[in-house]
Amino acid sequence: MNDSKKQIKTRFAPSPTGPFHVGGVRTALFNFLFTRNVGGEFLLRVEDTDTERSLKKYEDEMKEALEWLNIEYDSAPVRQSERTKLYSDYLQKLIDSGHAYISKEEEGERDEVIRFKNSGKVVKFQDEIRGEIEFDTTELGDFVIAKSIEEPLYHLAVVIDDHEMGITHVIRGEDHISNTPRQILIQEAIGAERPIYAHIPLILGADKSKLSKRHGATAVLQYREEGYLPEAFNNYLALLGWNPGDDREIFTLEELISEFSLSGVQKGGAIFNQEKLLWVNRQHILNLSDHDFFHHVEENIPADLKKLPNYNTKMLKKILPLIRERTEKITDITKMGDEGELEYYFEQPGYFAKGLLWRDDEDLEISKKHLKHAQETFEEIDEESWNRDMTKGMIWEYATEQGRGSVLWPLRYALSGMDRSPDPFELAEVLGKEETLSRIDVAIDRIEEEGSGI
RNA sequence: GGCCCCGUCGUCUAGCCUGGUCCAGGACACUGGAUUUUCAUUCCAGCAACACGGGUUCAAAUCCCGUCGGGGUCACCA
Repeated sequence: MNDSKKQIKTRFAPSPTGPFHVGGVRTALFNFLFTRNVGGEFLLRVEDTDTERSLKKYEDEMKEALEWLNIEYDSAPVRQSERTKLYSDYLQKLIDSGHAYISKEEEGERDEVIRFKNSGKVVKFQDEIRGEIEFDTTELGDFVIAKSIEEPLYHLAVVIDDHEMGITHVIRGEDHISNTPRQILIQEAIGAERPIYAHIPLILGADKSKLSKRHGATAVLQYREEGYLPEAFNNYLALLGWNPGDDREIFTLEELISEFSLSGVQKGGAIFNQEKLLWVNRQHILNLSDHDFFHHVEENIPADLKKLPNYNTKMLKKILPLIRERTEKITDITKMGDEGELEYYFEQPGYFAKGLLWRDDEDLEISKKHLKHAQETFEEIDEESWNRDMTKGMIWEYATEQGRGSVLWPLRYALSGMDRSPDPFELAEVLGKEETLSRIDVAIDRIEEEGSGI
């Protein structure tokens, strides 16, 4: 009788019968956050009593996903398929004590199963999230708890394991509410203590029904492939059904742990919103240290880019902020590279002269004139004071007079060779004075070679 | 259909327990505008909800009842 000192223990108990999906991790995450917050022990239990459908592949995938997300469990996973002896001992006791019996069946796969002797009472339990819930168990009848003495079924195994493992808090999806009375009945029959229950709301698809395979990209590891950061994914998932009670939305895992509480958990289901996840991901990308972001960039830029003769990490570091500004998912970095938005930092871009023409101008002679002006102006800047503010300051007045688009577009295009890119002053800064002037030169030459007429 | 859970902007939510400060706050998305041309940022503004009906009360998003709606679950799956 030392309940006050009793160690809090929770468990995440998935069944490896399919790809590990979003609903599953969210349950794992809530268990994990709750447990770390109160300083308890978080256990993993693999519910693989259904030998037909359970696959090791799915179990491994699930563990890999938890590892990716830094959801750590405290000891080696318990696998139900390895504890049949335990279950049959309990089963035998249940039969001996008259709480269960071998039942002759007329329908179904076999002619004998083991049923629980249900007294049909009203079961009441307190749910941490929903308050008191009451069920009349009469309608459940004598439900089946094992296919045979060697083959326990879900409800039996759950109750025995939670008891044996010393689980104090059962935090699981709302879809288990109606399983609870059955499990309480078994608990009472084996003399197990009743854990505290907390049924968390479901994650819903766009059609408001329980998220499942048919809703598309629900496999957790797919989000890793798509370029989401684990901390962002956890953050978004935590916000689906939980909130800190104020307006904060961006949290590290550590912050989630210290803020989490079951009292902040929502009752109603929540629709999974890909767009908000993307936004959360971007916020986390913005919060990455330069060192970490650089690491991601280096890992994700296309190999072709690294093969460029002038490729160097010094330049890569310089353009880090420009890349980060355009990154929502880590995979965007690869995409940028593939779409030629990175190459021009490392080599003179190739393009046709007509690209240098501002949309409102009629003639490339105008572009040429502005480029020459820029060239002459920039020439006067010292290497040491070459930066975006300087180049911009030197040409701004001229650009305003002549038409900013007319002056700035050809300049930017000369430096990037692309319809879209950072502004010319950013580009000039990272490219340096020498390269900038050289590219302007090339642009002027190109106009002369191709002729100014369009 | 039985049983159970839930019901605030399109979505995630604050507020509800301890009625008045809420003609309901924040965020995503969307629309419009601004900043230094293009892309991307950033900033500002706008749009938009208490499911409905009764009741209690001086006063209800908040308490009570009912209706409707949505979801979950009803396996020798978990």
